[in-house]
Amino acid sequence: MEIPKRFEPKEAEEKWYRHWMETGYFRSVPDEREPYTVVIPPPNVTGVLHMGHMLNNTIQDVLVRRARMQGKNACWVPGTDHASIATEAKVVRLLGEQGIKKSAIGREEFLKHAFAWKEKYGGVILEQLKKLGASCDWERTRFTMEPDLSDAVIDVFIDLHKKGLVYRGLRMVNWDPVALTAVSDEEVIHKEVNSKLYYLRYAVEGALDEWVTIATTRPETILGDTAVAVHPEDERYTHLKGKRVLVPLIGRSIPVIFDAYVEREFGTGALKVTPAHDVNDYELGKKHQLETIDILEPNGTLSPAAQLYIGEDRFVVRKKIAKQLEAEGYLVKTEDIVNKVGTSERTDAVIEPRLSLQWFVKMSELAKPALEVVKDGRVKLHPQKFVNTYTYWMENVRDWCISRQLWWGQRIPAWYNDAGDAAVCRTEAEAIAQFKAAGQSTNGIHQDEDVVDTWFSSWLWPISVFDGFKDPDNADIKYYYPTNDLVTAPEILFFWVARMIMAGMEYRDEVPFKNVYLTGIVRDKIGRKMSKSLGNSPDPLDLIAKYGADGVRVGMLLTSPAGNDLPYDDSLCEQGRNFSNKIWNAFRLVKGWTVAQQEQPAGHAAAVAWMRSRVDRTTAELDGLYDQFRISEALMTTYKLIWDDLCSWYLESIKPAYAEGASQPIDAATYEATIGLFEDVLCLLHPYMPFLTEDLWHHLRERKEGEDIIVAAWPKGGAGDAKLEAEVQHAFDLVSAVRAVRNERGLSPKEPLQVGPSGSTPLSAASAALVDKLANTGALAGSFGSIPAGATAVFSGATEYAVLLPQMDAAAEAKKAEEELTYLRGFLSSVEKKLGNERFVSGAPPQVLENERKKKADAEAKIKALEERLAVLR
RNA sequence: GGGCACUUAGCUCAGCUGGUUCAGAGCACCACCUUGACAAGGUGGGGGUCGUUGGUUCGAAUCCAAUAGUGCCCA
Repeated sequence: MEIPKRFEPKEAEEKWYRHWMETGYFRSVPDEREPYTVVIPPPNVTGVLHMGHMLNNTIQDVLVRRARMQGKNACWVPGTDHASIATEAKVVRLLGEQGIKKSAIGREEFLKHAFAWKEKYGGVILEQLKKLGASCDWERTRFTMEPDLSDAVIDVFIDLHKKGLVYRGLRMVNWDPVALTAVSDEEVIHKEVNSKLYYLRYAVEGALDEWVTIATTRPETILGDTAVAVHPEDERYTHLKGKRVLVPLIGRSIPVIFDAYVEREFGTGALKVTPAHDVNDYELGKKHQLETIDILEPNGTLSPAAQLYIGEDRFVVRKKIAKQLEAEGYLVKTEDIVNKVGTSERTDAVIEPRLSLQWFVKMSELAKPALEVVKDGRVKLHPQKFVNTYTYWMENVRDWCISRQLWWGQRIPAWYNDAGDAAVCRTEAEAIAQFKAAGQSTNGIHQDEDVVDTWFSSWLWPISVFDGFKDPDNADIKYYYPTNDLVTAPEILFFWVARMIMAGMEYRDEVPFKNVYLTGIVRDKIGRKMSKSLGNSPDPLDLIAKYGADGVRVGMLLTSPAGNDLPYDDSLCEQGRNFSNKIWNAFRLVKGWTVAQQEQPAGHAAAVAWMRSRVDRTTAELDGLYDQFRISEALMTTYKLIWDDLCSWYLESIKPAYAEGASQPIDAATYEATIGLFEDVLCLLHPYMPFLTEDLWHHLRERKEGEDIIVAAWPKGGAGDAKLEAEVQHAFDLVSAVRAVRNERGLSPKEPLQVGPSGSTPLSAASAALVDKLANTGALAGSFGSIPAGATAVFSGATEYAVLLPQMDAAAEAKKAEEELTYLRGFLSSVEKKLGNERFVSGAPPQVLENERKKKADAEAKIKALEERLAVLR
């Protein structure tokens, strides 16, 4: 035999992936079969494969491969998204290294660079997925910035605008005064800094020497104040109802407003309100209809609206104004404090909250059906616990700001004239027509400089990958939509999943998928998220090289039930690799047998029937687990079926004896059955370990073209044969008991022991043969009638067996028997107590009662046997 | 500050509507075994009063309440 001792994954991976691709097994086109569709959560086009992708895509591949084996038309659509912020940042950095500035080359030139960059690096992550074994239909690869998908984005924008669901409004953004752009919340780094809290007093209008003192860390912003707010139940300030106060230095009269938002304990309990420069103040301002005075220019200097210090930087002004306030008697005191200040990830500039005009999607109407379908189960979340979070979010949904001050992305289809009117349409010509029709100016027409949020493309993904916007009745979308399952991370349940449901309901009047499987986050051993900056993330490709793709796939899934984080450790992959090796060696064993036309021994027939029953029943169990998306448990069930049932029990039961330097032949019936059983378990395993199983599938038998495991039929589950399983299990339990006797007494497995029942019930011939083989018991005696001297007693179930020992320590035996007896008597008394309880007997269901009686009878029988035994031993 | 989860063996988890799956699984651990598929292995074994305290019940890991701790979301 030239089969290597260990499975070598590398060759098999290359060989079979190529074979699958060449044969076109991943390709899907609509036909008469039931479709099974999954769209990939498009990874960032600039990204490289990380552990999160590994987990996520392994799960998808498991689902897709199983569906394919079930005879469904499985279609897994791959692709990438353009990740506007991340990609633009990368391209800007790359150009910067060449001394090129984005602003210097202009939009069109910049986009050329960006697309060139995407062409060069954009395919990396998809190539990496192939190494993992992902069975995507690669011919369907899509990209959110490709023309068709971009058209869909623009069409949807225009359509929603027509419906009144897209509007332009003011919004507080994180403004970077150095980069002159808004940045997203994720790009703001909050740093702790030492700063001062200034206590400033505002004169009450119309009163003599009456003041209200507020505390602020940003004294320059008083120039934009439009109110002072206090808590309505704060007794210190109730007398100010209806009063106004004067802003120091500029003397503007502003109202005192009362709002429970104010924290009475902070500072003085009185709060200055600057709606233009603070998010919370902005909300307060809206609520109380306050004026909004924007005192800052985009570059961070003060604007004419500030009245003072115009043109000077805000930090310079802060120092100057503090001095002036002190000089003029408005500064009560200062305090040193530590507070958090937002800074730009890219320029390190202090972020200024700033109001600006942005495009929004109105969410309330879109959210309603999207909430409904999750509540009524048309879309199921796995695990279900996320329904709560989802519901909460959808019931408190806020409008979605989709403007991004970037170039990489779909440019907002809005044109403005010199009067600031807006026209939303595809082209400038249409805009001119619209302005004319509305009697508006057509001078100075220019398109919005911003692009839409990347999520505004990805929320259309399940529809746009099938060209459902361009051609709403095409064969693909009709066949594949709604898709079946979506696998993604809970972090983007709202950003992405909820919005896809909204888009699906709005544009197809149908959910985009029926199930959402939410994975956990891959963490390191000490619970930290894996990240590049921490350097705690292994390179997935290194892992694949080290443990094999199959090993890594199994490792990723072993301890990751849906929704639970995965504390990753290399030992998981090691376990996966060990498992592939175990199967490989089981195969080596079977392959090494010689077959002879001889009668099938009774023990073999029983073992075959037992294993058949185990496979059938486990298959049914697995189907149930898959239906519930309990992927991790399904894997563990498969693992145990193979390692325990197949390898440890079944193969050991039928393994031919070794004699005179050679293995004895095995009977043809057992051999054939074994190959069949092996094939079935390989099928069950294939979704997790595609390469190993395909390889073994072809080693196991000669296959014709097209006979590949990837398209083999998923085994049919069955109820199994409970009676037979119980009988064989009884024999196996006896085997374990005899082995334990050997272990305890240090007896070699090579030394035969004589074993037999002490009572009158003999083992069946088949069971006796199995026990004999697995426990090396020599010929099983029919029955001893009782436990002979020189023997010890073991139980399988409630049946007692005698094991004849070569040497016997009667005292030790007696001690053991006594311990057992003490335990059993305690057990019996607890059962009797239960049965003696009138309320239990009348209240418990008959089955429970019956069971308790059986426990009692069994215990009594065992006690009787032990007592007799003790009498002999003494 | 508001909301939602979670707490079971050293680690990661299962345990559905209270009683035969009721205290489980995998890994780790311990002992023995260089046995002819596999030491990346085999056989056997130890280990948890199910966070705590009350309550409901004939009976609670399971239902209820309080409490402590952990995590997530929103502000």
